Amino acid sequence: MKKLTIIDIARMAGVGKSTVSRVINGDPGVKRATKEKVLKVIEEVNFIPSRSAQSMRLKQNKVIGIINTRLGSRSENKTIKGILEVLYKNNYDVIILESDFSREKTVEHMDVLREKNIAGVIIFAISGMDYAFLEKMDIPVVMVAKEVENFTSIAYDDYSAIKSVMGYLEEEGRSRIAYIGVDHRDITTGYIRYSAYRDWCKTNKQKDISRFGDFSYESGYRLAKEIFEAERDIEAVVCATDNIALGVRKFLTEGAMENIVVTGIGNDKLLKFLYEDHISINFRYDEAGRKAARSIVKKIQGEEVENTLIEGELVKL
Amino acid sequence: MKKLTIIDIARMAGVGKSTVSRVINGDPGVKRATKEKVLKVIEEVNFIPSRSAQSMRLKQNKVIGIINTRLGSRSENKTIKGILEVLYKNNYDVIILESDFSREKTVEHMDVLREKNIAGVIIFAISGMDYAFLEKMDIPVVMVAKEVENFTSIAYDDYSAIKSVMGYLEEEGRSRIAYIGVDHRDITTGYIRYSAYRDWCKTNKQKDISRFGDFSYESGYRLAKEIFEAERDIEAVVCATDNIALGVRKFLTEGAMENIVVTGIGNDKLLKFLYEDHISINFRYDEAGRKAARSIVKKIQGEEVENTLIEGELVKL
DNA sequence: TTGTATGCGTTATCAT
DNA sequence: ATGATAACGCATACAA
Repeated sequence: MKKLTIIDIARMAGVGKSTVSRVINGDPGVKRATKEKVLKVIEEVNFIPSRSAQSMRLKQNKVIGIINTRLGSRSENKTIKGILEVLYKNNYDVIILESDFSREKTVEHMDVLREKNIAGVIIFAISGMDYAFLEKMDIPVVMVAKEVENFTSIAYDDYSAIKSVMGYLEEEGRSRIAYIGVDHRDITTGYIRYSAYRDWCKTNKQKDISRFGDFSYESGYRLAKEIFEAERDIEAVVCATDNIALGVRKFLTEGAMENIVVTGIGNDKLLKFLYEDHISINFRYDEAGRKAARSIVKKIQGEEVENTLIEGELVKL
Repeated sequence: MKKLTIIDIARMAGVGKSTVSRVINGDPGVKRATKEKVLKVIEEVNFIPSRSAQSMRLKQNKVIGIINTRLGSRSENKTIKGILEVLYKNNYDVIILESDFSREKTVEHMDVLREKNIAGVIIFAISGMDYAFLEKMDIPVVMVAKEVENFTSIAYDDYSAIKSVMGYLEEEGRSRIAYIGVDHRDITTGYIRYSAYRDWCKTNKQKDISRFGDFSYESGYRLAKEIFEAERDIEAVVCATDNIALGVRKFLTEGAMENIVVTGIGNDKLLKFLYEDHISINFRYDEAGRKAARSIVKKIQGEEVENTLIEGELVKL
């Protein structure tokens, strides 16, 4: 079965090939009747226009680049899943690149992508990264996980998330609460999440017991150890992420320290399995991914797109 | 800076555009001197031929489809990482599709891929799946994780893996050993891994204490519970995967059942972190991915490719 | 060994 | 409202 072209369709529908092209691209200047005639043939033979011919003609590829930080991050994975779902549905291809939190790699990836004449990029924003270089390339960009000035973004309401966690702990009667997060150079996961904790401490006149490291569970473990060696009677540990919380949990389990509430962010299924009493914030990463994908598609089509702030939901069992 | 074409290169190098094309495609019929001249210009201006024009001309896309079972499987993620590394280096784009262990979805995905005129497919083989339908489509296929008749495959030596685990346990003086695996309809992870256990039991005249479920940690947990309710004095639990082992571990930890060795397969970093004494088999998934990618590239180029059997390495701390 | 001419399937421009 | 035609950038059959 040979691949059909618009010429075949044109013949079969008894029209010129430009008309077929017009129908395919939704050109309004086609008479109702002809349009339906053509559409019918297209439907019947299940015709799909050649992407490479389109790309060549339009000098634009129906491909979207995704620069995420690390393949294997469970939260990013969920987001990517959402992105793919929408993008594939809109007939876009996807190139997934790992930045590994490095600015250099990000720049490199962007060069590769630009050379490929891709239609747009979704970037999982990195801490303390200067994205100014992106403004020069006139290709649509959507940022995920962080608001970046001058860019459309899908961001999480980090402050409210930690705030609601603190509120919950307060209700539960916990007041000596420690915080384990990441370096402040990471504005959102680092600085903002911590700020909410710090503000709560100030308001409630509680001691700020905090430590900062990286995103790994090893870091969570190490910092938990530091804290529990330095402080006594801690009633809860608030973590910037579920992954960090995992490390904290391990430390607490080893020391048989029970009755200490641990909270995280991300609603990681694994944590919930290992520790049923784990408290987390569900940011609906998959939905965020779908949103990001829809945004980039709109931007490519020239529509204005508003920033999105995703509210988290407390998951307490 | 406008996009260059082979015509520009031809002008700059003082040759015809077909010569440039020949140089790009490594046509042997080009005089050494001209070839170098052209290459120099290409290098200087950093010329990259238009992929869409090539695809259109060749009626073949430099795109490879990956049908994996589930985004988010830690082991498959590592494999995909390896695949991407090699494929991107060879200038292929990639379409990642999830089969979710469903035959229907796989067939669907294959249709989508075929319509896209992709160059080849890497499939993460599924238990009990009939891949006969693939033979009709004359597009190169590489199977990962399972030997499938008539297809090039990158498979893991499952039997030897479990065998070496059993050998290790024997050395450690454990003889009452339980096994938790997956349904036998999954030939490799299910049947073969179990066979190695069963054979060991026969040889060593030990009781076969086994249960079978799915790939989830929940399943591991549930089956561990079943076993420990039914049997006494178990000294070790051999699991078909690290993920299953995770569930088993949780059960054992809850029951404060110490001094029971738990083994898995996959060398999951997370398990090693949570339980330092975890024993696992490292199949080098990333390397397997790289191998799969290299194989599909070779197949596309018309080379013969041999099946690969990946040997696991016991990781005992 | 190299250059010229043609066609791949599409969209955009220009007629009609 | 629609059809004919010219690009788009490349690979290749053919000519030189």
